[in-house]
Amino acid sequence: MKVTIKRIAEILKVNPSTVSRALRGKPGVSEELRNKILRTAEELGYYPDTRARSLKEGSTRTIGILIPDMGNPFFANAVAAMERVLFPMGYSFFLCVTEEDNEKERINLQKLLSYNVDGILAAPVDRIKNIKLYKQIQSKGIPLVFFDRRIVDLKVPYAVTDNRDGVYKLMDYLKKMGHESLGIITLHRESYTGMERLNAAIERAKELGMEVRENWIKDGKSTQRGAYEAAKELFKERKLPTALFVCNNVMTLGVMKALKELSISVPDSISLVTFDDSFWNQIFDPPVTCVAQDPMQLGMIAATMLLNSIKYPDQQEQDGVILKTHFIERYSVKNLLITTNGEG
Amino acid sequence: MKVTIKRIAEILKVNPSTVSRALRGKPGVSEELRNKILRTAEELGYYPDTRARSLKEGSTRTIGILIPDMGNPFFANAVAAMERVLFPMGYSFFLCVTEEDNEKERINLQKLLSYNVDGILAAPVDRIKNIKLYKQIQSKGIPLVFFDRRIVDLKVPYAVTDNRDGVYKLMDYLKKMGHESLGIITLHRESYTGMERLNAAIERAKELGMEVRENWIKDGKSTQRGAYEAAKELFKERKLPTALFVCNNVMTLGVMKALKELSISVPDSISLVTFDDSFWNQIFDPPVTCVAQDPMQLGMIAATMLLNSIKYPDQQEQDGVILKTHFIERYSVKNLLITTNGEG
DNA sequence: CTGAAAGCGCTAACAC
DNA sequence: GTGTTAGCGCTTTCAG
Repeated sequence: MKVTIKRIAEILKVNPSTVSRALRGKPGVSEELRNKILRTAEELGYYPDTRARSLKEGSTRTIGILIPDMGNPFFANAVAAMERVLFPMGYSFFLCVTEEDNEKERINLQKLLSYNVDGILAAPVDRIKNIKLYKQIQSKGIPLVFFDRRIVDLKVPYAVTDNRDGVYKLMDYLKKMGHESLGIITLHRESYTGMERLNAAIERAKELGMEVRENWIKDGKSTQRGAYEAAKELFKERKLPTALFVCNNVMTLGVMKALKELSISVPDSISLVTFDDSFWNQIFDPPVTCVAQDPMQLGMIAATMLLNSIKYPDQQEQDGVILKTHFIERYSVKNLLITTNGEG
Repeated sequence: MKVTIKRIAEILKVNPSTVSRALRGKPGVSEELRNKILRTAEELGYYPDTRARSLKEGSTRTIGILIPDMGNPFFANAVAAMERVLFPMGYSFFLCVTEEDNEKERINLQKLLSYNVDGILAAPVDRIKNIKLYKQIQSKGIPLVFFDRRIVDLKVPYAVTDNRDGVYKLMDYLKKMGHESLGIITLHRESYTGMERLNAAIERAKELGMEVRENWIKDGKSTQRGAYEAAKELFKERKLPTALFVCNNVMTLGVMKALKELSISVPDSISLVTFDDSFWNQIFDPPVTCVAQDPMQLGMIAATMLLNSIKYPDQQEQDGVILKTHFIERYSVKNLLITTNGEG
C-alpha cells in the first residue's frame, strides 16, 4: 500500500490539504499538528509523488540530455559537467543515447516530450532527419540547447567548438612542417561535426596546396572500431600521404592500434594530428599533436544556457557560444623540411 | 496551450475516452473516427502525458541508475550497456552521479523514490551511511540491483566482479616474478571495491611472504588526480617496494603521469600491475599487466536482472552474480629472478 | 487554523 | 461504438 498524503490524513484524522501544507512548510498549520504530521510521514516513509505534484504545478524539474555515444569520454565528460550544473539546481535528468541512429533519436525525443521535461540538451544526429521534431519541440516552447553539434537551419541556442578554426590550426601546422599530402579518417559523415571538420580540412589543405586524394579519405564512423578498419583500408593504398588527420579522440585509438599492428611508426613513416585531446594522447608513444576541445566547459556552458532559458522563457536571444580550440604541439609530426639528409 | 486528449475531443466533438481508446489502439472505435482522431493528434503535435498515464496505471517505465563517477570509462561503459538492454524494452532512465558523496547519494535516491521509478540500478557509495534508505527502497518493493559494489548486509541481488580472485592473480604473479615487496595505490577507502581489493592484496601479499609497509599504501581516492598525488607521495619514501599495485583504471593514468614526471622507468625501476584494463593499458609504454573486468557485461547482466525482478516481483531469489576477472600479462613487471646479472 | 472541492491529463469500468 | 463517471496523488483556492 502506497504512502500518500491522503493516507497520512486518514491516520491523523485531518484533511489532506492540511497534510500538504504541513509537509511543504506552508503557513497555516499549528506547530503541534505540523510536527505530528512530519513525524508520521517520516515513520511511514512518505515521499511526495512528483508526477501528481507536477501535474498540478507544471514543472517536472527534469531535463533530457541526448548524446550519440556514452563510450566516448568527450560526451561522458560533457554530461558529467552538465550534471554538476543541474544537480545543485534541483534538476534530475534522463540520459538518451542515439548511437548516431535517427530512429533512436526520434523515439527518445518523443519520450522526453511525453515525460514533460523542462528542457532538453541535445547533440543531434544530423541536420536533416529529425528537424521537424526539433522544430516541434521549439514551437511547444520547450527550452532546447544544442551542444557539440547543431542544426544550422534552426534558430536554437547552442554551444559548439569552432571546428573550422581547430582544423585550420592543424592544417597550417602540417604545411609549416613541410607536408604536401594528407589523409583523413572522418567522423560519421552526416553529423554536424563530421561535415565541418571534413570540409574545413579539405578546403584548407587545397588552399595550402596540399594534395588530398579521394581514396585517402576513409570513413571512421566516429568510433574506435570504425577508425581501426578505416586505417587498415587506408594503408592498403599503394601511394600514401605523409600526414594523417584523425577527426576525433576515440578514433585515434583505433588508428593507433592499426598502426601498431602494421608496424608503421609515427612520425617516421607517417605523421599524425588529431581533433580532441584525451589523456591518452599525451601517453602515446609518441605523444600526439592535436587541437583540444574542453568537453567539461562545453557541457557547463550548455547546461547554464538551458537553465537560463528555463528561467526566462521569453528571452528570445537565441544566441550561440563558439569555443576556440587549443593547439597542442607534441611529437607525432615529422618536420620534413629539416630531415632531407637525415639518418633514416 | 497544451495539446491534451480533452482538447482533441472538444475539437472533434467526441468524448475524451474515445480519443484515448483510438490513440491507444484499443477496440471499440470505428475505423473512420479512429483515423480522424489520429490525424488531428498528429497535426496538433499531441504527445501523451506519461505523468498522468502512469498515475493511473502505476508503472512509469522509468528506472534510476546511480553511479559514483561519469568520468570513469568503467562506469560510462556499464551505463552504455544498461542502456542497450533497457531501451529496447521501452525504459528510460534517470542518471544519478554520487561522486562518492553520501549526501548526494541520499538526495538522488529520494528523488528516484519521488519519481516513482520502476526500479533502481545502484553502485552504492559505501556500506554504512545510506543503508536505511536502501532498506526502505527494498521494503517498498521497488526492484533494486547492485552492480560493481554491494552492501553485504542487505539481501539485494547484485552483479559484481570477483575482486578477491582478481587481486590474488596479480599477487601470485608478482611473487612468481620474484617480487618481495609491494606498494598499493588504493581506491576510496570506504567503498566496497576499495575494501575488497585492499584487504585482498594485503592478505595475499602477507601469505606469500611479501612485505607491505604501512607507508607504501597511499590513498588514491579512486581518481586520476588522487592517484597522481598519492604516487608522488609514495616516491618520496626513502625505501621503495619493487612492485606497485594500482587499484583501478583511471588511477593508473595518474600514476603513469607521476612516473613520467619523476622519470621513473617501468619496469626497470618499479614494476606495475593494475586492476581493470582500459584501452590505454595496452598503449602505454610499456603495456601494463593487469586483471580485466568487463563493464559492459556487468552492466548488461545487472540491467537484465533488474528487468527480471520488475517482471516477476515476487520471485524472492535475491541471487548474486560474481564475474571472474581475466589476467592479461604484458610488459610492466620485471622478472627479478633472471635479471640479477643483467646489464642494468 | 483547518476543511471542502476542484482539477492537472489520463484510463477503465460501466452505461447505453 | 460512444458517452459518463470516478479516481490516480497532489495543490490551491475558497469557505468557515
